[in-house]
Amino acid sequence: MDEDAVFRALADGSRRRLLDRLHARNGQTLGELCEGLEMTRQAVTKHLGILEEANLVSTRRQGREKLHYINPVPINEIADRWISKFERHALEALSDLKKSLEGSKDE
Amino acid sequence: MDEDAVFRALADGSRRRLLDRLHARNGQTLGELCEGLEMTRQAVTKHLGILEEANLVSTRRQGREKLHYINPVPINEIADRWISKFERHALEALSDLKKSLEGSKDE
DNA sequence: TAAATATGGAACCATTTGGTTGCCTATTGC
DNA sequence: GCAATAGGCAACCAAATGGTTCCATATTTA
Repeated sequence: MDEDAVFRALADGSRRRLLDRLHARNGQTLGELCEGLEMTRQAVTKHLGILEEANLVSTRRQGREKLHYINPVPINEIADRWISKFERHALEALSDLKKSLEGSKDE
Repeated sequence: MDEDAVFRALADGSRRRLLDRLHARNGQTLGELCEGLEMTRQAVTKHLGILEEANLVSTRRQGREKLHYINPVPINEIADRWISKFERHALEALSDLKKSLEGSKDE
């Protein structure tokens, strides 16, 4: 997995909203994903391309339509490998911070 | 929490590495965080500023030094509120994808 | 087959981003 | 007090980003 591609793909709110839409209903066409968005179709195409490059979305051509499917694997990998690393010591880090802030009061 | 600020802060590899460094040893000064990086101090300052705006890093001035502390709360919120939404239905979505891919073989 | 529909490609544009350099301020140690 | 150290500020720059418009291609459908 290209961690950097995934993080950068997730950095944009429009792309996260597209993932939300696919999460709500998987297998939508480009046209369906464009509905109600204040963006041209081409802008959406670009966003979907970035999501596809990051492997967050898979596609399948059906006739003249292109169906889009969310791929949760990279998100799970981010959660497992990267975020859990920080979660694991979350309380510890918080308590470190508290201690150091308390310490600063005495100075 | 400003979800967008957090995602955008995490989008850059240099910033994720800075978080890694703070995760390894909390409370480092700007100078320490610069050591061994192929970047000017000012570039690191900017990155830390972005992490601070996203509330991923807290700072504390001690004399002429500035100590940096990782704040795991926003990362946990991302994990809890956003990522878990996708994890929850991860297998389901995967099986949807499989089914649709299998379906396409017959066409 | 011709029109309508669904998508793709590429050029172009403004803004953001990640980085630099140069200089300034504040603290500390001799 | 003065030099060294730690950090801050601002201007500037190239490249990436998010968006547009215009046009082309492929598939349906009347």
